[in-house]
Amino acid sequence: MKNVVKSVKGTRDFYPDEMARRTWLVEKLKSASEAFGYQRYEGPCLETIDLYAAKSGEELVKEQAFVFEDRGGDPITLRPELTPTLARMVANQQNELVFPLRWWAFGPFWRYERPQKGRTREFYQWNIDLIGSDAVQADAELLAVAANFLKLVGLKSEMVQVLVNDRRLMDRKLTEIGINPQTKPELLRMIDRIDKQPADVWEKNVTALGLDGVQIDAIKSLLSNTQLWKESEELSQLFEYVNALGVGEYIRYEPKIIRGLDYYTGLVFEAHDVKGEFRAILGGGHYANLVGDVGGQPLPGVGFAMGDVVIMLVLEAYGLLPSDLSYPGTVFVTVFSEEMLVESIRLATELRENGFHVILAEPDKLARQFKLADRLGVKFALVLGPDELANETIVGKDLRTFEQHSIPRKEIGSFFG
RNA sequence: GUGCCUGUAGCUCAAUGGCAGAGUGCUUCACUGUGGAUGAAGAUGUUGAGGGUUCGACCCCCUCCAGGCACCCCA
Repeated sequence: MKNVVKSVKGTRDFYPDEMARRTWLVEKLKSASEAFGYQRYEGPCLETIDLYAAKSGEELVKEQAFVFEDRGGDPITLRPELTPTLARMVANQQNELVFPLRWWAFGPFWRYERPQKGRTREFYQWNIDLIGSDAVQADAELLAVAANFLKLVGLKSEMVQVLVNDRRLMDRKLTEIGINPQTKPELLRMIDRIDKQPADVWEKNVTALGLDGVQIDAIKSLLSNTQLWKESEELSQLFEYVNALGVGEYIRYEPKIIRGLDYYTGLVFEAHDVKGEFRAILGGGHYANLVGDVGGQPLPGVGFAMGDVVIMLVLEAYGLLPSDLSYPGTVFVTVFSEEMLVESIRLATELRENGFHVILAEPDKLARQFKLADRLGVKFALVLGPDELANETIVGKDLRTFEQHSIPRKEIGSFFG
């Protein structure tokens, strides 16, 4: 490798093939969003540090945000998440917007982390929120959007599952076990990590929080109780609704799902591949107060976020990424010889005027031109040589089937129709 | 931010202190109006970067860079 200037750590180049896959992904999540009436919005990538001030105690902003000074010396943050931006946008027009809002976005985000599989420093994220409703119905709708998206990209419920829990239920159960309120937040974080730590280490850590053996056993049985949801009226309703929404097979109760973010107050959920090979595909939940921190009237809502990295890894692992995205409808016009170049230019121009995407070759051996068309991934090629010129025909070839037809020049527009 | 692993041709990987290789891909030809195959020939490297040890370093040592695993965090 020569001394090519390096790219920034944790960033990715999207060559046309990868860009085509990202565009494909956006189309899928756009479809899933719009099927439920969600509207696209976007905020700035640059924000003041003040926007995140309310959450400045959290690691996400304090440790993981890119912060730098602009030329005037003011601190600027590359957005590490969209929720504060969304909160500001909603608060700004709180009296004019029609609630409940159904909004979605897709754009770049930055977090200063150590890159590894499924985690980069610059990534794209789909955010979708329903704001202004506390109904269980709203929670069920977001789960349905997520499940429908997974279905839309070809992921079956045997491959991926959306695991759900409710923080209110967990809070109630912890109270029953006799956990005092001060210990709960830290204990919930421990529960979130129970599968990541060796059993003895986990028990030691929980004991350090002041729990006795009886309480630890109670928590363990709590976390293995997949029927616990029956003790929650909200979750019982939720499962009824997601069944009616036709996505019941994708949604499963999992008492270990807690989520790290503090602002979730009810439903919490994560989508995972069933084999557990990858990080969470998407994650979200219900929050009681979206805009209070930025100066608006408190509003509840539910939403989730999905990064582009993990979902693409999962789709690749299951062979679900489309392979023929490079030139779906493009026609390749060969140039038989220098003498025929002008005729070929005319043909290409005529096709473009009829709405086709056309790549015009340069004069060369036909074999080389066909090889080029093949390697480009084009599906159709045209040959216009002296014989065709005399007959007023064009030879059209389907590069996938190797079928070739002579077409009257006048009917060329309908050949690919 | 912490610990560990890895880095050789476009890609996947050999070579373990002694002349940098294979497969695949690429280029050309067999084929002067046709890309999947076959055969033949050919090209491709600052062995991630810099320094050190050595007669001699892909190999051993140090620093840096990158990405992978586990933490942390989370999409």
